[in-house]
Amino acid sequence: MQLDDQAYARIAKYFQLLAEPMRLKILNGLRDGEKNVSELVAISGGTQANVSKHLAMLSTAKLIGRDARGTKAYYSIVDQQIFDLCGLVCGQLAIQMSMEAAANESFLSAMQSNAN
Amino acid sequence: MQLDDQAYARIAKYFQLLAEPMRLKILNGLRDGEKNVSELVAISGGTQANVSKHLAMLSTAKLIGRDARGTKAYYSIVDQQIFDLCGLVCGQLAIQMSMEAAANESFLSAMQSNAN
DNA sequence: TTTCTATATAACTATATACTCATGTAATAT
DNA sequence: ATATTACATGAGTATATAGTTATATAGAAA
Repeated sequence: MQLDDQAYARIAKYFQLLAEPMRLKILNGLRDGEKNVSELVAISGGTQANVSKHLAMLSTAKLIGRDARGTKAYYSIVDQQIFDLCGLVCGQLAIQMSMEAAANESFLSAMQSNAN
Repeated sequence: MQLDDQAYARIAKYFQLLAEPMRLKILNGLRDGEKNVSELVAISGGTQANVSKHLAMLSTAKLIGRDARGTKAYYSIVDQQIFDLCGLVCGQLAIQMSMEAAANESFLSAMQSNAN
């Protein structure tokens, strides 16, 4: 596969969006359906300002959709395939960890029991 | 899937490794087998110092393996599944772009003709 | 209108990191 | 031994970005 610099930049930017624990937490919070900002603040444990910023980033990049209803803003996953990405990474990390230390077996088994 | 903060951090760090155009270029350069640093410098168009640093990062994270032979160091992909990740993202971006502008069709068709 | 609730955003700080330049190190060749 | 080739790495700079604090905006309720 031959890609030009712009394509690499774009792919990198996409991965960058997934390279933040808080954003992953937010995306995971949206796994079972749309939620408003307050709910996501509660789930993530972040501040309202920070969660709003991350939501704006994800929304601008079209990873999530925004639907303002009344005084609330509901966000939702646009494409469920995004969880396939996370799943692949989790699988990779689980393999790494299983090769590293037996002490981390709890994580591995948690991964496996939660496989899609 | 319930994940603790450490798990989110680890997943985020993994994505972070893929969130750099030069590293993606290097990984893509390793797609068809191991290459030494000089070859990767030529392929990527980066400086030797910079490429070496990125290789060190990827190697430390066990995304690539290192094999020193004589005065050269050969790097190779550890798990080909990493290209599945990139493939998913490419697919996502292709969808986005196809919905955006017809002017970008060249990228889309390049993606499709290069599908695994 | 005034107030309250929900969300967005600007200004700022702190930190991370990509890159360059210069240098170190190690294997090989002369 | 000296030189050369291949690679790694430290120092320094510039930039990006995550987070906080404070404030703005907008709908709903009193």
